[in-house]
Amino acid sequence: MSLRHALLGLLAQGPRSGYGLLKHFEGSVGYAWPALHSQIYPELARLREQGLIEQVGEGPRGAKTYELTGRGLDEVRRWLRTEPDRTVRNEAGLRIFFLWLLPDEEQARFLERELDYQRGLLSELRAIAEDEATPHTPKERAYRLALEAGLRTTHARIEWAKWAIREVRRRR
Amino acid sequence: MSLRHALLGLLAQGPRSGYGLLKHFEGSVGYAWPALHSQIYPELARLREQGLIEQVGEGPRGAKTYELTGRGLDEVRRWLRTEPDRTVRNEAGLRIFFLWLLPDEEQARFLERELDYQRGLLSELRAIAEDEATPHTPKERAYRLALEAGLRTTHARIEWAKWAIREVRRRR
DNA sequence: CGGGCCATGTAATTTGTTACATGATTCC
DNA sequence: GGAATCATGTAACAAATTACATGGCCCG
Repeated sequence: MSLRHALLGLLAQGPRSGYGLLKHFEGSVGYAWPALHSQIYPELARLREQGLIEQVGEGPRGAKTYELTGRGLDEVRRWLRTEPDRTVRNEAGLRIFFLWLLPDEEQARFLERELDYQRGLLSELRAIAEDEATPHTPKERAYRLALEAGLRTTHARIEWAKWAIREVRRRR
Repeated sequence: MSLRHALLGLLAQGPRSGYGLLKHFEGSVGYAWPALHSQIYPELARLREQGLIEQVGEGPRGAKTYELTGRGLDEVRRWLRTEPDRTVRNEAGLRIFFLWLLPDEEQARFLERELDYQRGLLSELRAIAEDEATPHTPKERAYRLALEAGLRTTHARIEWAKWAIREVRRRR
């Protein structure tokens, strides 16, 4: 049910097309909850049937602009007050448990790829942080909180990877 | 394909029953990749059909003990050398983007629940860390690396939550 | 006028969750 | 004897990915 609420939450900022929402999944919210167009479009159709969003216009190329309804806004708020699902899935993290099945040199290379990836991610996040000025509205502040969460956990993973590489190279 | 390889990876440590594997998903590897018995048992049956594992015995209450085959070990190693899927899904993280839809006081309470949760998780991880002595074998070292990753990212999330609460309470 | 991106959809498949279902052993 | 936990499975449903499919607009 997260995709559904993510769409409603994004529409709470103002009317948008399905494609516009898709772009938000590639940028901001996609870091926490990725989604593809093949999942977004059918979900929007369902939300519309259920009266949580409404089509308020049509742009070029058949673009449909959706707007949140009152019931839609109530529904996001209700969701925000429920207990989050804390499930985490991290494939790279899973692989660490089995690293011992590879020779030391390959373990170190695995960890270096991890380090590279996280450094790249940190650059991306920093670029976003530079774009966004100091928050003035509640919405901007919330986005700043989300961004800061990404910056800090990515930083922690970078420091971990550096430590892990030393740990693996130490005894060879 | 991650569940499949997680099962193979766990069986690389030695023979185990489906139930024994399930317990590993509730503890250690489950922090990175959770799985329930309803997914594990059918997957074990498939791995057996494909000759990646073999049933080597039967314990009390119809418990089936499985062992990794040579082909099974090759398959985990092959998988470990492929690029990990970096997809992350974090429902609590997603909600941060939409926090502005709640009044400040509720935002702060949301963040405090997040802080409590992460503190609880840190305690669990620390308890595991105390149980496990300094690593001597490659397997123990890999587990230590995985645990350290959990400890560091959880710590980062705790510090983030404390900062975020101050941030939200500051301007009220 | 061609390439890239805007824009929307559906279908097939895989993966994961929830619910249903059963029975044995062990410990108190 | 009863509760907790061991132990295995299937079925129904929901969510997510991959693949199939189509066409419009804009810029150079």
